[in-house]
Amino acid sequence: MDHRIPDADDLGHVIRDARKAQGLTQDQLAGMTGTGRRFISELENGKDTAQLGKVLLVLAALGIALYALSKWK
Amino acid sequence: MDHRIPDADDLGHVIRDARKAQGLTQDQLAGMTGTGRRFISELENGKDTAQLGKVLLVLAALGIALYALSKWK
DNA sequence: ACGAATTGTTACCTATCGGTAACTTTTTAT
DNA sequence: ATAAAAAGTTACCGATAGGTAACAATTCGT
Repeated sequence: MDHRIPDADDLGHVIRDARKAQGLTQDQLAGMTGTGRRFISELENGKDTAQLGKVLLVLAALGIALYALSKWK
Repeated sequence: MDHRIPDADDLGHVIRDARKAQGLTQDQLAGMTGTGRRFISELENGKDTAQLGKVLLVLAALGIALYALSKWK
C-alpha cells in the first residue's frame, strides 16, 4: 500500500501500522535502528521535529520505501 | 517524475532540482518556507539532521508530494 | 476483571539545530 | 576576463532533540 505523507502525523500512522503489522514493539524497533523508545513513540505520534536521518532509518528498518513525486523533474 | 528517497542525499538532490526547475534561489525558497538560507543549503547538500516538519514544508512549497510505499499495509 | 506487557510521559542532561549576519567560494552572464 | 549573483561556510547563540531512566497510563491475553 502507498500513502501520501503531507505531514508528520501521516508518517507516524504509517510507521505505527507497519510496525504492528510486523509484530514489533517500540522497544524492538528502537533497538533495530539505534534510537530510543521515546523517539519511536514521539515519531508515531507525529513529532515534526524528528530528525530526517533517523526517520529514514526507521522507514528502512520497516521495509517502507519513500518516494518523492515531482511534477517538475 | 518520481524518485526513491533512501537517504538525505537523495532528498537534497530532488529538492535542488525542483528548486532550479522553478527558477528559485535558495534565498527565495527559504523565504517561502519561513526557514533560513543556511537550512536550504544544508538540506540540499544532504543534511540528515534536518527536522522533518521543515523538510515537509520545503517539499510542499516546491509542489513535491511524498509517498510511503509499504508492502505491509 | 486482573496482571503483564506495551506505550505515553516526564525529568535530567549533553549535543546540536538552525536563525542571523558576515565572509568566502563558486557559478553565471556579458 | 570580470563583475554580479548565488551558494557554501563560519561564528555566535538561544532553543531544543533525543538518550536514559523512572513512573503513569493504556492495552492485551486469559
